[in-house]
Amino acid sequence: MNISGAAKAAGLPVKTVRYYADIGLVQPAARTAAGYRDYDEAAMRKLSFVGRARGFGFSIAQCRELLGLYQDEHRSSAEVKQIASARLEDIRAKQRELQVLHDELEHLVGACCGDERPDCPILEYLS
Amino acid sequence: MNISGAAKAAGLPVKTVRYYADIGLVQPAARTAAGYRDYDEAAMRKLSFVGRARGFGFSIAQCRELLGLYQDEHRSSAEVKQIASARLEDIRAKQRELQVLHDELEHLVGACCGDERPDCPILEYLS
DNA sequence: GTAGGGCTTCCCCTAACTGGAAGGTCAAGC
DNA sequence: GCTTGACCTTCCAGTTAGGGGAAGCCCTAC
Repeated sequence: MNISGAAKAAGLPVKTVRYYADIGLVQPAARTAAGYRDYDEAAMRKLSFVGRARGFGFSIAQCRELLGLYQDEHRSSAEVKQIASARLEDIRAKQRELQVLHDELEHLVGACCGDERPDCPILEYLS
Repeated sequence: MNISGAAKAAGLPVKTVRYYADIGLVQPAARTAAGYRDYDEAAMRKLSFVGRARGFGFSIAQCRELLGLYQDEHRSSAEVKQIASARLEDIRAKQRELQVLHDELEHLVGACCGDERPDCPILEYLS
């Protein structure tokens, strides 16, 4: 399978697949005589795996770890769970942060008339 | 006031203040004979303003707009409100996205034993 | 006069791609 | 056999919002 086929199957842009190959995250199985990247089934499974992991917001480094564990028959689920838990805690931290911002900003936006006059509690708060 | 004084007063790193000057967001009032940036009261108010706006997650471009409105006596509060509402909607969109990820990932993490065995629903889901 | 700190510019680095240019390749149609 | 258009390759530059650090000038205190 050439790169566009692999990209389509994984639901990723071609540029991204090429990038993953460049950084050694998911290498094509081979190159054709013309130098085209050639993806086999295993490589395409890895691509899809990484695509889904990225969808969860795992960093490239975490994806690399997860992919390593995915291919390691002697892995322990504890290792996987630890990475996923770290990501979960990141998400929760971000949620708390956004909640604070949301509440403050919602309050300010609600207090601003939004008419043609210059007076604005949002600007007052920022100044 | 030199750059470190201005930075301290605004609660920003010196590098950030220099960066804001470089991109023309907040210029120092003058340069000393030796070429040092010199911040007056107005420039420092702008620095603090931008610092707070950035704290709300407004982009540099939005900060530029807000700063323009802040200094425009003929502004309408509607313009400010529109920018703030856009940011608020961004926050809400991010919150919705994170909520979905959180719930899915929490479910998967909860389902993973996290022991020394290789079986793992997280990896299964990703594959 | 010199030591230490602060200031300057300049360049490279980050994450994870994205866009584009220049050039080689492949398959279809004539 | 040739052309055309789509596809592939590498390489370079840009994105956000700065951070790190080097080389060199400046200012103040002792």
